[in-house]
Amino acid sequence: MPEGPELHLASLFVNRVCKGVVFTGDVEKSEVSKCPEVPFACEAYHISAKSRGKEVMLTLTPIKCEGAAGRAKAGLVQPMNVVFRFGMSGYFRFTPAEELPKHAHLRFYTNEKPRRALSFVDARRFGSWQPNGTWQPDRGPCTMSEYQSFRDNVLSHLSDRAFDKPICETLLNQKYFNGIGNYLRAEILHRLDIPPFVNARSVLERLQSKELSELDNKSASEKREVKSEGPDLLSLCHTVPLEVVQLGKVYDPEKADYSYFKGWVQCYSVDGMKSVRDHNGRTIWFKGDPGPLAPKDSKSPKGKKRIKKEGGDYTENKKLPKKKQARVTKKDVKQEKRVKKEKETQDEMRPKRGRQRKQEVVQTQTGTRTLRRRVTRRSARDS
DNA sequence: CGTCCACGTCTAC
DNA sequence: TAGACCTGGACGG
Repeated sequence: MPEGPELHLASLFVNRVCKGVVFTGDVEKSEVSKCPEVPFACEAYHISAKSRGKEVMLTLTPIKCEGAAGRAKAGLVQPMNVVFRFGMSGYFRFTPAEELPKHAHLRFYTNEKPRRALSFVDARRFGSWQPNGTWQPDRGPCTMSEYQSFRDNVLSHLSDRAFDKPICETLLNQKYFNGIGNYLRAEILHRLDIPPFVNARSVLERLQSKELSELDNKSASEKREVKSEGPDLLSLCHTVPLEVVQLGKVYDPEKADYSYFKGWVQCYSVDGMKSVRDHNGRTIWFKGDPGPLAPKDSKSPKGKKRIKKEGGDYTENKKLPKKKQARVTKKDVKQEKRVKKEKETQDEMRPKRGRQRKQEVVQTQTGTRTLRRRVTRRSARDS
């Protein structure tokens, strides 16, 4: 579900299904949710929504009924904004109240005869909401709906250390790229053939000079020339998410049909593309050269082996004492297993991690595509 | 059955 | 810069 386009589609969905619908009573929170109660109770109210980057704001608006009594009642209740972040699995659904979806953690009920409910559904509960909420202050302008200020915000802060990193990691920084997530960063970089692990500033500085030249050149023809240079990294942060919004004309979580997405995606999780973990442990998908800032260790068993061969056990010794014997954390367990797997497979050729490698072997042997989990171009053509 | 992986933040050594 | 926070689907044994 949830990168900028999904959040925006969610706001369109809410506005579509809630148009003209009257809600009533308490806003209900699931027992298990740790998010705050929403202290809004109103006999009659409307719900509308808007999105900004990776947030959705619902506005609960009391309805002014006819007559002095009704007006007075509505006047007692102020409109309330509730700001949602979707985590990894959040979305909205609108169902009969008797058929709440599993993991419906916040519910708004209609005043209809068989009641219906607008639910915020979130299986993993990484999502959150904030009653009387505002857009999170540290998040930058939306790449989709506030393109010019998004662009200005990036280009006027290139000295920020946020741009010291590989471009693929900076693209996940919501202070500058509000709405970009893991699949969008891969798709955007792929469109321009930008290696994911090149320094962000070096990529973006080129756009700044272009921007300046655009200011200097006052003639329309010269501006047109600049524009005819085609899309750049920042303009794609605008247009690529909008492509996804266009795809999702009918946002219907019932269907759970993502064939449209499979047909659209060119790089993320696509068969034949490469992937590595970035410095934050997130998988970046790309084609060709990873770029100079790619993590050298721990990703590629081959790389690790080479270091060992060339540098003796220097790097090994450097790493081992880092391990703490006292506490065994989740991460330790994971790391142990990863290392074990790397040892098992370190003589193989492919620089990918165990599971993926095995998957690919199966694929080449059988000549069939990976099922469901990974997106393939072939499946796109099939469907 | 167990392991790995997932469209994202948060906050605490 | 790790963990922590969670559930569930795919895959492997």
